[in-house]
Amino acid sequence: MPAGSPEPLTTAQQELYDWLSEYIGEHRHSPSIRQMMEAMGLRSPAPIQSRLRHLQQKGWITWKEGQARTLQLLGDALGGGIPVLGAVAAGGLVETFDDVEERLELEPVLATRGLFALTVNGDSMVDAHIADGDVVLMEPVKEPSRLREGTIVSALVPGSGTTLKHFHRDGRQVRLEAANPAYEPILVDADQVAIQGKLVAVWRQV
Amino acid sequence: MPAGSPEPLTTAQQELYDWLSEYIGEHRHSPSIRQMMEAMGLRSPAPIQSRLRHLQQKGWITWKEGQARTLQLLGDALGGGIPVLGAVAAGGLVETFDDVEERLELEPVLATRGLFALTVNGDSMVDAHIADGDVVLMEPVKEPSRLREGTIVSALVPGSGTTLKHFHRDGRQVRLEAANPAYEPILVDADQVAIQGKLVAVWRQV
DNA sequence: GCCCCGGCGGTACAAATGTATTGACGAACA
DNA sequence: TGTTCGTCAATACATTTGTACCGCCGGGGC
Repeated sequence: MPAGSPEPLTTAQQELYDWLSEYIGEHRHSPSIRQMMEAMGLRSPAPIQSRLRHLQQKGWITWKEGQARTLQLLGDALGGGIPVLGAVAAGGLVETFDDVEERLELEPVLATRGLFALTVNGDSMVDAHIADGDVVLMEPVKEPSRLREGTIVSALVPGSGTTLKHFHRDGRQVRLEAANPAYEPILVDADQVAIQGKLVAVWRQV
Repeated sequence: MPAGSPEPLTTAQQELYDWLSEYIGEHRHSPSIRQMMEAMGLRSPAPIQSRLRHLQQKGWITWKEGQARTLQLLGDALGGGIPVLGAVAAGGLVETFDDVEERLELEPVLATRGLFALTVNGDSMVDAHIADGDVVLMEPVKEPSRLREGTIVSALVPGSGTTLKHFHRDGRQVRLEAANPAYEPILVDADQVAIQGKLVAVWRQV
């Protein structure tokens, strides 16, 4: 249940909220009131209206009046990103922790067309804080000529397979550098490497 | 600019798609056809219908017939996870890269109730590959007594604020250790600390 | 007992909304 | 030149859908 929602719910309200959460999570859009009605086993929209009104008053949901299927859940990852509650600091000090300062939006990244992921094996990128077992989200690169210096890319080098490296230009050649001094840079002709994608995000699930 | 979408779009179609992408990103639900109409500066719904039909045929969007505001953009990530195409390896070697081996599902994590996020400041967790600026996804902890040794938690320590540390028990005390030898462990009575959440995932967007 | 609130059923209605149809215009192309 | 295709206008229509209103019921607190 959403943090920062002190208002308790009745069982009927909770039931509806749970179902909404599940439905939206699965379909990625709000159901209509009559759909909720059926799901709750009711025969009239009035009870749903009532529950929705209460859920809204208590700060659990919101919607745009008069517009169909615009209901949104408040307070958790679904329907609005993840609330970023503050910052945990270095030595130990921190900023406040009370209100929601912003929301982490994963959607825009996840909606990238052609997005793919790679599992990282080994420690060639540890200095870039990419560890063994991490999953890197990559966006396909169509025009390697437009890549910025230092971008982390996955590249297919003949004879070496696919690697995750920093991308650099070196005249007519391409230099691929690991983020770990233990590994030597790779130098190859630009037309010998296939840049498959560039790093968009790192995901590490524990 | 999605890759893996051979079907090119006309400028009008592209315009609509871009606007849809922006609108949905901002409002988190699809607009109605008439809203699209206005946004495109048109005076009739027909052109929109036409564009939508084409966008659908070309595999860019989808919606539920007859249902309002159920349009969705088709990104690989949405609806089915992100394809994990392989593994990029340490020294440079890699495994195959052809078929989709599995799919990365973020949804289950994002659906965690009460999930919240914290921005990481500083380098106290660098040895755990959590860098300055990373966002950590935390799951609220209700029963600290069930925490496993070594779990990374955010804890509120009186006088020190909130920190991100490894959790350890030390008799009746709790030991919070940074993943950086430069920082000293914190030792406090169990009832002096409030464990706010445990680390579920790390997100770093570039 | 009385009152209030939350829940339910039933009904009604206007607005929002998806969809179909017809006709016209211009660009691309054979 | 004629055909095709994407685009736009205008209109019409059936549903979908949010919302309002009325009455009834049961539990909890006074």
